[in-house]
Amino acid sequence: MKTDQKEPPPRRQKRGKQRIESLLHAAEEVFAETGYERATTNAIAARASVSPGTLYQFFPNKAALAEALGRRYAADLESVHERVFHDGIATAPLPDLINATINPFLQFHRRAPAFEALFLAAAVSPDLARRIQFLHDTVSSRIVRLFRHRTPFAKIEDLRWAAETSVAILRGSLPLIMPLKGGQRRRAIRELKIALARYLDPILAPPV
Amino acid sequence: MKTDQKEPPPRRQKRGKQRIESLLHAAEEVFAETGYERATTNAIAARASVSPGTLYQFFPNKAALAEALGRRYAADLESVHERVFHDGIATAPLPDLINATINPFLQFHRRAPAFEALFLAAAVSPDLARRIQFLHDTVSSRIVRLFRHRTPFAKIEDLRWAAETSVAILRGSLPLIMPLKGGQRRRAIRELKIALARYLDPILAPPV
Amino acid sequence: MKTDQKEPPPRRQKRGKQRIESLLHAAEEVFAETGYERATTNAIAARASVSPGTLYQFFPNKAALAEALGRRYAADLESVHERVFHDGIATAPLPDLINATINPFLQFHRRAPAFEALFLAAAVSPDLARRIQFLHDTVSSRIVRLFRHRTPFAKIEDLRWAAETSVAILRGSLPLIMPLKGGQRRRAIRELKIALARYLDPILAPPV
Amino acid sequence: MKTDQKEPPPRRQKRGKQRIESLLHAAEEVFAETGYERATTNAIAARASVSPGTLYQFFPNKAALAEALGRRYAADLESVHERVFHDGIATAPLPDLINATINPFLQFHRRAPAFEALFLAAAVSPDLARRIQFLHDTVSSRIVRLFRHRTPFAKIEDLRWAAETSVAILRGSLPLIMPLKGGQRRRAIRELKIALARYLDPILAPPV
DNA sequence: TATGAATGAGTGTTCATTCAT
DNA sequence: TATGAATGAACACTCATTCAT
Repeated sequence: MKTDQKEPPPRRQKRGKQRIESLLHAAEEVFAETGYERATTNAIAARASVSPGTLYQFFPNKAALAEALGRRYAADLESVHERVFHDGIATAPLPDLINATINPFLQFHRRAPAFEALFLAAAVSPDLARRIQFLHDTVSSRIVRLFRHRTPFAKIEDLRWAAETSVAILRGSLPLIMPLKGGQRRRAIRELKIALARYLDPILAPPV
Repeated sequence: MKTDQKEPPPRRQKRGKQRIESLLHAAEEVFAETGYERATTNAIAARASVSPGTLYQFFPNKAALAEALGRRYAADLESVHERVFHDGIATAPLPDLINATINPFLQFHRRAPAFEALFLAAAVSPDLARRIQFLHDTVSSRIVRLFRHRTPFAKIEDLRWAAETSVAILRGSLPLIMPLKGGQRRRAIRELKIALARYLDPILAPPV
Repeated sequence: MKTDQKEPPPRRQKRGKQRIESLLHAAEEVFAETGYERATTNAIAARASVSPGTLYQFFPNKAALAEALGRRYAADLESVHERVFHDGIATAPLPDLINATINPFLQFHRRAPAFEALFLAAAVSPDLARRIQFLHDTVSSRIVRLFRHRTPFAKIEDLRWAAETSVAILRGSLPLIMPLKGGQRRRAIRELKIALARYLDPILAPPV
Repeated sequence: MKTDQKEPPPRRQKRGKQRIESLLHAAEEVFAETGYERATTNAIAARASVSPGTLYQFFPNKAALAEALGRRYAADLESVHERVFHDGIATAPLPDLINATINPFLQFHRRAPAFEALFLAAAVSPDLARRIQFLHDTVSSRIVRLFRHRTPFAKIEDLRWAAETSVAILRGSLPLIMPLKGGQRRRAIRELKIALARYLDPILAPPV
């Protein structure tokens, strides 16, 4: 029994998963290269070495590709922050905290090359906005929670502004950092971390 | 040939200027509302109460509208910085410097609602990239010059990184600040200025 | 004054009318030849010697072409019946009544070659159904009114059934008659009229 | 070559027959519901709980399904008429003849829900026309033969026109009758039979 | 010079049909 | 033989751009 009978044949399902994977990968590349609007579904299908019909067997339309990528990015971010948040990092010295937070974040953005493209498209087309907003809120509130571990008596509103501003600083640095390589990249990252450290130090420093 | 044409009669020229003005204004609105890609030239022409044909009499294509807007934004930014730069502000206390720099900048972004849309589109489609890069370089090098007045002995590379990072921080804060009003906006701006002040203080502080 | 100033320039409007006319004519031909579903909008545009874009300047989609044709057919039918109904024909001998009714009807169907195609498509896609139903109801109730002039004391339900059945007989005869020419066509029409005369005679005959 | 293949094993053949049966049944339903053009082969296969590939193992294309259904309908009609024709009905009073003819016909149309859809599609797309024409000719010539039994001295051409017209009347009445139920249906059928009786009476009545 | 109707290449999407498994 | 994922030509429709008026 269990040869290849009824229900969802595991072989097929696996093929489907692979197709979805390769389609999302192709979409990610094309979105990252040309932006959401300029990306064509046929180009995405071709990039995945697949016919347009196949693409539409797994995604009902172009927006669904973006949705799926966005959802995946959100989940990835979640897990990044989950990992970062635990491990007792909350009480580490601020530079360590920043390293432990920013590095996975930058790695994430390397893994998520279409994140900005989707984010920008969302800024324009309200379709993706909810998903992205949720994503942002998730990130932001995680940071607030992180901050509260360090300064449990700070006003939560102050921490929220600090979190939002930290995210803004990171977000603004991404277009600076991402295209760079090697030493230039390292330098840009160092500046980002310095800026965050100096900004957050008075806020998160233990009250003596 | 065709060089000996008379200069166009000044009346016409004026009408043309007005047309260009109203077209750019329309384009600015539409780009800001829908983003560069989703904006249609017909919508822009309609917003300017003009036929599509007329639009193409002044701009050879959609990209040219963005380019002209970008050029204008660059000039505006130039003049902002020119004003900021002179008034002897270079030697003022850092918070004053930041106020004197950031405030006109934020005012500029209020005046330039399509700036982000064009900037983002440029991040995605390489068409606008050159223009935007020029714009960015202009801003950046102005800031470097500003910094040099304060710390003439600092390594220019350090100042350049500080300028780039400062711009990044501002850029990242814009999407946070621009949609806000009243007290929230003021608070977000305050955080931005604090972040910049704390970041730049050690760099620009006179070396005792 | 009144050269080509504001408002709706009559020249343009006339061109628009002509385009709509030629597009509807093309659509009529293509629908009649291939049926609604198989007809392509590009084929209709080409038949009208026009680009697809032009078609869509006047009709928002394929269904709108069918709608417009259907509406036109309905209006034509209305006017046919209006003409038939007056003129005191109601009291003429039955064969004359049938001639006066059926002939304009058959002429209409010659003028409306896509009527059947649209009717069939409507039977399938519920989009056109309302329009067609209205059309049918209009025709049917006109006939009932016609009948009532002759037999004012008959039960209206009987007249309604007679009208429906007469329409059914005509409708069923159309696919027989329409492809025929010359003597064959005349013979087929004669049989239709005989059938109607014999069916209606006992119903509409004056009660002595 | 390839002629000396063994007859397919009877088991297989039986399975094939069942498949064909269920596919035709599914096609019939789907054609009747959505019309020929809008019906998709995937929908038909799904309705038959079979994969699209299996469908194409038994029918080379969509048209073949319609053709097979049409052939089946033709055969059914044949048998109906065969039954009707023999039982000595040819000499019965006209109303009985009509009952004996029309009733099985109406039952047939209940059994053949896709008949109209195929017929209509054929009226539009020439693909099915041959099949339908054959079908129609079969029916028509049966009726002519039936008529000849009653009036052997009538001109055959007259009988052919009477048969064609009778078929037209029935065909036109079907869209009226088929959607109705109960008393309304019975009334519509009564009107149809009255119309046919009155039309045919002078043609088929024994010449005194 | 201004108009806006016209163009037509290009996009997202469907579905009859094929073929590797 | 059955499967159903994959194909790709074809369709409805859009919009940057042109050009007759």
